Amino acid sequence: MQATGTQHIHRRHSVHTCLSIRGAQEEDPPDPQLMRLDNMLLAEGVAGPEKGGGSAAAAAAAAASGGAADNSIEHSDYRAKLTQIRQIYHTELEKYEQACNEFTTHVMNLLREQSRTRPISPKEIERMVGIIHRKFSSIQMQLKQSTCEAVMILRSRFLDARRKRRNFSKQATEILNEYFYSHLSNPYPSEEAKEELAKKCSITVSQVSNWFGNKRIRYKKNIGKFQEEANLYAAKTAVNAAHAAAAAVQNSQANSPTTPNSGSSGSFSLPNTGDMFLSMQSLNGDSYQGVQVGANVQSQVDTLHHVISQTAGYNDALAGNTMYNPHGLNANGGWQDAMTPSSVISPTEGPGSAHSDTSN
DNA sequence: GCGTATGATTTTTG
DNA sequence: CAAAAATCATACGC
Repeated sequence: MQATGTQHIHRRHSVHTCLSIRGAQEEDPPDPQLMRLDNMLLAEGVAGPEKGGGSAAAAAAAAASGGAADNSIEHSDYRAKLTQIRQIYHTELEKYEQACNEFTTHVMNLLREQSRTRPISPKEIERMVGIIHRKFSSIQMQLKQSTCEAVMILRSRFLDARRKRRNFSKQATEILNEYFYSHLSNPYPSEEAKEELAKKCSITVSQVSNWFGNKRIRYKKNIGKFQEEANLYAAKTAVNAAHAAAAAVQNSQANSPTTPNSGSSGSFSLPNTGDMFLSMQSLNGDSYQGVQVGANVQSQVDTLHHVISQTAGYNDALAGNTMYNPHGLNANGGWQDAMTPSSVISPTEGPGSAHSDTSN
């Protein structure tokens, strides 16, 4: 829009090369701060060249990407605010520069007037100009700083995904859950698998990673909450296998005190029996040292009316409630079994209020 | 409004 | 460095 004059005072460097450090010297010479501010403003598009029609550009940007619509909308909102900030910044900056120039000429005129009656050394004039410019540039610095602050706040308010987060689409969670429960024995998708999932779900790979991280930890935390979900997705992928496994469990329910075979390690969720065998082999063999949940059969019998139920191989002693099982079945973590053996959470939880960190 | 679910970030850990 | 654990901040259903 407004082609700025660009006749600013660039020369001030040569004006005061050797001035004594009196009070506040943190103005020009050592400005890592100023540099950073300038860089940031530039990077953020606040200080750089004017971009097209401001809000119109934002709208165009919103229309450009087809997939993530809401994201773009939020982004456009952000950009609108940024434009606002930039306009204020430019206006103020111009105002300051103008005032600076005016003031300088004013002082110059005064000095010239005085020079008729009194001899005024050019050094003195220079000094005055230097003072004025320093003053104004410190004001500019303040302006830049507050602008930076505003941008930061805006950024954290709009771009920080933790704030305006959206749940994934139902479809995406379906896909993720399907994968999770059909790989319960080892729910760690490879990079390729993650990419595949990300593609299918229209999310990023790191979002997939986040999802699996959250899912694993939360699943392990209390499996009870996820049982029906697990059953649901298990049934979705393989009903037949589930039946077979259920039959096996029922067979073993009568006796077999310590035979953790049955449906261990998500057998119910595998698409076919061949995979099931593979999985079991690897389970017994190497990947999964010592996760046999011996006494688990009991609980299976309890909740068998829901087909196989969990038996995923992890601890089934729900941490919160039944911490000490009469059978002494120690809850050891599933996927990485080396967890602390005495993982029974300490019962001091409610009114204990042991934490009192009122620091800052 | 409140409690829970959930995605993301930060800190801890191996 | 990746995963776990802890934590944060919002979304969502009631």
